[in-house]
Amino acid sequence: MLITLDLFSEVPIYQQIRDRVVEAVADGVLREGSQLPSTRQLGVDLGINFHTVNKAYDLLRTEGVILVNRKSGAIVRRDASSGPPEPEYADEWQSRLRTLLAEAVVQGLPPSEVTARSNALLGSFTSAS
Amino acid sequence: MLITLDLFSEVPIYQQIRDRVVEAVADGVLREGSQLPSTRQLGVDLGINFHTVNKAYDLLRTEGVILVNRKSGAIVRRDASSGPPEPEYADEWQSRLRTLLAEAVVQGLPPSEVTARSNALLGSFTSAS
DNA sequence: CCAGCTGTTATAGCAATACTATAACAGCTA
DNA sequence: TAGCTGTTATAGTATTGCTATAACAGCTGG
Repeated sequence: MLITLDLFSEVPIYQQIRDRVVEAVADGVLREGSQLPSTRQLGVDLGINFHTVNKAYDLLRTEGVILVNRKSGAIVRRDASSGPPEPEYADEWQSRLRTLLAEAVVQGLPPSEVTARSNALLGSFTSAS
Repeated sequence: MLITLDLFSEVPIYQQIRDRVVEAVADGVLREGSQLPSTRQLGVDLGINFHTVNKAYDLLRTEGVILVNRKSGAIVRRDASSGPPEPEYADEWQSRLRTLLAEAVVQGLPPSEVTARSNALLGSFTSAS
């Protein structure tokens, strides 16, 4: 798990951390039970305040991706194999996908290429498990 | 073109307007040359300040989706048929797709269903043209 | 037991963002 | 001329993102 930040991005730092962790779990680099660095440690590593890391972890906990104890620290809770999501989640997620796909199509990306890229990404997930 | 806002959403209003317009173009509801309402008119219709609409239009113009003249107002410039995007755009877009797909997989949405939903959405675009 | 780590909470400050509001100017059009 | 349009400026408010400092509680290794 190596996280690289883009401090010039418009995407908030805590969101970038959250995104990288989610991707790492999808990739299988992080699995159920995997230990994440402490907020203070990761803050030092990334050169940012530990409160910002805390916010990212808080977001991940809210999403059910990780579990945070005073005892065990932050560990991965959710996996691709953890069971199906709430139906309401799928709907909300799909509306975000719809916006993203619409953008690509409007920008002229051929639907066939959209499908190809999507399949390539999906294939790269959890194939390392 | 009917735009509905969610004033309680965490997504900024101007972003919601931008998203709905992009989706409308992808759907074929708005085509190349289609006229968009004036910023003041849409502001009244949506019950918001016209500067917020202006910001959304500005974003759409920056993205190359619409064209804004003092003379003709805002009209759709870009279509699914307007030609291929910059290669750099495709890469940046793919990284956003990657994050979104990773999230779905982590939340337990089966990859097969992800593909199905993606194909359904793509199929709904521009099929009305 | 003590030192050092951890998570958690509180408080504060600063810069930037989102939205609203009012105003004014310029150009097109009926 | 009147009324629409886009454009620009300025300003105020609330919220967000990030940083900073501090303090407390619980776990753990010496």
